Order: sequence, then structure tokens, then C-alpha cells
Amino acid sequence: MPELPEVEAVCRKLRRDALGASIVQLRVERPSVTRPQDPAHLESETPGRRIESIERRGKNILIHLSAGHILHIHLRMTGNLYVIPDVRFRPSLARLWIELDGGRGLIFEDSRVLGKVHLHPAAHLARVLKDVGIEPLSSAFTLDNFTRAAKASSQPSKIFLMDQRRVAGLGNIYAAEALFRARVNPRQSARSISKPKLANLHTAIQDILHHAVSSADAAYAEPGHFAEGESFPCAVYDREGEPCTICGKPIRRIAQGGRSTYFCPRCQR
DNA sequence: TCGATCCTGTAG
DNA sequence: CTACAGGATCGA
Repeated sequence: MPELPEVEAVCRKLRRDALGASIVQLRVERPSVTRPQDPAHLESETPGRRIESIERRGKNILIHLSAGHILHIHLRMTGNLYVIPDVRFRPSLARLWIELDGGRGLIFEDSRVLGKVHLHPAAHLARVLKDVGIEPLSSAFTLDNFTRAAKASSQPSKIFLMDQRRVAGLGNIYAAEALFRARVNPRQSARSISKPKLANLHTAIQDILHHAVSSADAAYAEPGHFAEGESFPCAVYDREGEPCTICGKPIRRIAQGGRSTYFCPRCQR
């Protein structure tokens, strides 16, 4: 489910619920979630450590623990991370769980088991994140930097936006929505986007992500409800055949990089 | 740049 | 039953 806004919402909720807590025990129910790391390594190294801070980089969640270690979590497609009041009542899809002091549970839930949980020494953080690109909601995301990245890429614009090494955090939904908002054709190469459209795209990315963070944050704040942020109204995503909200032409779906891309063939040229 | 892979769930 | 899923990586 998660792109940058949902991951951000997860982090905010985690900060409210888990900051300062200590780890009593950690259990890996599905060894593949820590691969290639040994589950026993996480289970033996984490107890006794305290959760000192929680950071997001792109779609990566970094839980800084005491004594210089970091839990690095990626939710991929179906992952979720949240605190429950009593770890004994964890859900069956909990692939990894942590008992916090006081008996609460920090749950890594993931139906498809594509997500990852790793433990790193804090000193290795830079190496772990070396391929994570510009944060689109940070001051580093200037039009200049964005333009530089686009001009260096011969990829189709949609693939370019989803490339985490360029801009970190956009996924299939918000990449499509940003391209629609800026009227950019998803098949057009990134380097060929006109200057004004590039500026529009730069703004659209920030606007959409800001809006989506608010919606996701509000949705995730609902106690006990960990649903997807359906609150964000998509203009093109998953709307194949429906009329474009601008021109009325049917939204089209094409395949790019093995994923579905939705766009308006008239508005996005 | 494509296809396979990692997995499971759900919609058609 | 098949197709597809808001992700990322790998090899051909």
C-alpha cells in the first residue's frame, strides 16, 4: 500500500506510539523478511535497546535504537507497521513482532511478505541509503536539481519518477497523478519534457505529496484502523475507461516497466 | 527494456 | 480459473 505519504503517516503514528519504548523481545515469524540477514541476529541483538528516534527516507523507515543500531524497514507493497496495546493479541499476518516494555506490541504485518526488516550499525547508514535520491518534500528538491535529474534520464517520464535513485518516494499512484496534473505524457522521455512542464511537474509532485500526507496521516490516526488512504481522490489511477475530469476522454491504461500506467491521452501529450 | 522473482490475497 | 496488486532487484 505505501508510497511516501503512507510511509510518512506510519512514521508519525509510530513516533506518537513507540518513541522512548524499550524492546523486550523481537520475534521473526517469517525468516524471509530479514533475508539476507539471519533472523537470529535481530532476535539476539535488539532486546534491551530503546527506540530513540524514527526517521523516513523515501519509502524507508529507520528506527534508531540505543547503542548505535538501526532497524531498517521497507513496507514494499503490502507491509504495515503499528503498535498494539497487547502483543499477545497480534494478528496472524504479523511476520515480525516486537514486545515493548509494558506488554505493547510493535507489529510488522505483511500479507505478501515482500517487505524487509534489517538491523544495521548506525555507522553503516550512509551505505544503506546510498541509492536513495532527493527527498521531494525537502529543501533539496529544487527545480534546478529536479531539472538536472530529468535531463540526465532517457527513461520514460513515468519510469523516471518512480526511480528511487532520482526522486525518493513516488510510486505507481502518485507518479501517475503528478504526470496528469502537469499534463506530461508518461511515455515521453524525462529529458524531453519542456521547461514549463517540468516546472509544473515539480510543483505538482510537491502539492500532491503534501495533500496525500495530510490524508494519509488523518486516515492512519483513526484508532484501530490501518486501512489504505482511500481519502486521496485519484484523477487517473485505477480509472481506466472513466472520463477524464478535464476533457472527458476515457482514461487509458498501458504497461510500463511491468506496471500499469493510467493517463489521459488527450490532456497528456 | 523486458521478464522473472519474491509471496499472498482478492477481484473478475 | 486468470489477472493483477500503491515495490524493488536481478539476469538475459
